Amino acid sequence: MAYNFKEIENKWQKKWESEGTFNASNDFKNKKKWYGLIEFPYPSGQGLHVGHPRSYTALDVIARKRRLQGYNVLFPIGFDAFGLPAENYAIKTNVHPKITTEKNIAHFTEQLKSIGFSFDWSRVINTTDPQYYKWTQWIFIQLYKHGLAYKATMPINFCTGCKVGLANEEVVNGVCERCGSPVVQKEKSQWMLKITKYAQRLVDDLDDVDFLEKIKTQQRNWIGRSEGAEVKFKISGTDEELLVYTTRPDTIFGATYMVIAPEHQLIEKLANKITNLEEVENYKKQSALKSDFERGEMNKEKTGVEIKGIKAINPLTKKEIPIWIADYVLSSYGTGAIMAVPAHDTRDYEFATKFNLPIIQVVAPENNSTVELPFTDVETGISVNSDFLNGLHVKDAKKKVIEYLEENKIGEKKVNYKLRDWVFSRQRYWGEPIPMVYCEDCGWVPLDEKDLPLTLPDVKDFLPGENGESPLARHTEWVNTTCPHCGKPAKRETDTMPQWAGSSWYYLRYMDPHNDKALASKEALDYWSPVDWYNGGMEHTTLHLLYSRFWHKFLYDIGVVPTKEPYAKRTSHGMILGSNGEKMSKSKGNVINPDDILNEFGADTFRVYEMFMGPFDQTASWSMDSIRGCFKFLDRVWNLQNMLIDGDTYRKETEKMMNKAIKKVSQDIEEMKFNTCVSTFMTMMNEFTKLKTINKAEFKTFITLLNPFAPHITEELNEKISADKPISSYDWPKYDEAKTIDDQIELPIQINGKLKATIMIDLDEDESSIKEKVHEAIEDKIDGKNIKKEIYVKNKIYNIVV
RNA sequence: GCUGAUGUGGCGGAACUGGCAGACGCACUGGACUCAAAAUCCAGCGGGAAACCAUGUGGGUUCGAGUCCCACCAUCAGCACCA
Repeated sequence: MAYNFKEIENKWQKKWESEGTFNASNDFKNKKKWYGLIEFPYPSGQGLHVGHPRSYTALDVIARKRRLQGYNVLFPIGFDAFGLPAENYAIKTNVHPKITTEKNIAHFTEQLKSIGFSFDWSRVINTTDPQYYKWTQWIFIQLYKHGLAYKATMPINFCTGCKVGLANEEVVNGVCERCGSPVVQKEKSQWMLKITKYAQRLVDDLDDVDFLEKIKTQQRNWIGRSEGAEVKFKISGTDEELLVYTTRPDTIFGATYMVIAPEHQLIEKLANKITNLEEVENYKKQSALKSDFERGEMNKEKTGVEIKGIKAINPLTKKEIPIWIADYVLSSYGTGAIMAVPAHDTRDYEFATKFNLPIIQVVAPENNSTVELPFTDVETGISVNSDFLNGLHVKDAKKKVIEYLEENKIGEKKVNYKLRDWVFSRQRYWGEPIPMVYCEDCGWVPLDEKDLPLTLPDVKDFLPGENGESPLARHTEWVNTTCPHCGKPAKRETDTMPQWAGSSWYYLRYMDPHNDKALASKEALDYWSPVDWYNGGMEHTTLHLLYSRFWHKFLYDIGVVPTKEPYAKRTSHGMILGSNGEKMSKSKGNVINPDDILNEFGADTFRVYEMFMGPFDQTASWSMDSIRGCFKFLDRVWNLQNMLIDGDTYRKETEKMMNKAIKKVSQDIEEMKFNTCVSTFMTMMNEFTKLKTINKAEFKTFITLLNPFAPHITEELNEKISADKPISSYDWPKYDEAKTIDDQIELPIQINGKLKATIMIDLDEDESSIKEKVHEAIEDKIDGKNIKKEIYVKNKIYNIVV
């Protein structure tokens, strides 16, 4: 009887679907809940990538284990279907994105079902469904009402390829994250979300969640909190002051010049005092021509111009110091101006050296030795040449100088963040319409909530406007409306939301996906929140993960959700590369189509291989040879039924092995060490093969442990050995700690740390009797050398030093 | 440059709080079955004749280091003039 995976997998998939086996429909069961979440896919035209199932199988394994452990499990799936590929495809072929999306979702659904994931298919959501985006729009209106959404005209990142504004997070090395076209700065009126208001809490609350440390680090770095001070420098001979931000107020005695960003307004204010205005204006113009990327590229060679005719006064040394304009100072961070301390800042040092500006050392190492400048170490630094700060460590000097600044009203403590507000407008068609109306009299007015959803009009042309305005702007019959406030003629916002909108709250919708009164009922939110385990890619750490934490915190503040954080635990998976170690792409011809794998080897082999291929959180290359090995393993599992004998307890010769295996698999699943789980199954398999027999108790335990990884073959085998209940109704196997410990140990004996022999001892055998055995075993290896020392580590090792 | 990760046979990778390096799989070699091949099964498989040598390199701590410390090198990912 050969292993006919096609038949088996078909049979069980149909059965699970018709019975609704994995519906977590009894929401408020008096049972412990577990909510596992994977990042829902964008249904692209290419279909499922072999990378998707890596994450999905992992959480499916955990979800299936949780069910066997008696939890009420929610493990949902949906589609994040707004986005540019469907729209670009529409521009090319004139097929409406809605049609493409529907088709792609159908294809994805079929593929996902054929891998046997235990998703609750009764809760599928789709971000492009008006019944879904109704609530995305509703959240936007709440943000607006609470002053967290605002319209601002400001230079934005504009992708020349997609003809669309981008958030900072979407610009990579000066090009568009999506299409790779250059990004330029463009003045545009945009909807913005005030994520910066939550910066502190987004940092602080990381302490309360169980995210991988690297994820926390990346979020912290992205938010970029820094503590320092704002200090006012008087401009001599005027009433003007120049405000700077510094994280090193302790070095203020070493501030020998100032630098302002090219965009700084000081120039206009003091234009009549500046004696080289033309030169300064020229410099401004030049840097305005450079994109942010070019400015960054130039960062090896610093440029700048001294602003002549005005001087600043260092408030502590009282000395006049020059003011420069240079584009290494950014207008968008801090106050757009700095005090330069060349002795203790690498950039200032470079600049000062190039333009021959004075460098005064004000911090020295603890032992007061001479060091090469710039000396930027804050750990060992001690203030020198700094009047009342002399002799203080950097940390104490900071504190003291801030006290002084505050007392004399020339500065104050200040915290800054690198995080910027979120640009929320996109000038594209295929996104959620922003539910706002502009009225000449009332300004921006949100739609009445009862008029939601504001549906996307059915249009035929999707091309963005020449000046980068949304395609919706051409549809005047949709644009022209009346003001929800005063009733006069008004115009709709024609920008749409970014792709990140729908995914910022989707995990809430799964809890109660068909609710038309609220985004989810309070009862459902209370029962299912928070997500217990969320797995996804590292590439979403600073985008999706941060955005959704922000929205969640806002919803918490307005009393919609019961928890401060959306996700209790976050892990990430590594990418899957082609067999040549490169990213899979059509042009490289190294794409593996999941359908082919399913056809040739079946879903169980596919799942086992994805878990076996390497450490879960690391990149792995696809290998056709290795997947054959996994198929061979399952084929051997199938043949186990021929070795079956009676017996409903473990035999003496398998008891240790079984208990150890249950322990290992149970623990390794929790730590996502799926590869070692699979090798444990293989080791078990080898043991049974050696014995040439397996009894019923062993068989049942074995297939139950393997079930989360290979659900189809194990259910089939279970049915064959006469069980009247499916594995999905079993309990997760338990082990007896005492039975995982060997009572005989092979003790290694080392001489000078090198292995020379091994002996068998009993567990916890008396040391003196061991010593005797050891000496007997190594007598000839010592040949007369003096034994200096003997070390016995109980039940571990015996080392002799000669 | 900064931050984080990784480095172990021909390959993917194991190794609990320092305690027999190379589990498990792939590839390979030999054997069984077969007219033959594939599949399957059995056995072997880091290097070296051996003493010994081997976990990116060089030092160190220790009875003992893949694991800890110091200094490097390489690769990958993220950030990049954030004061």
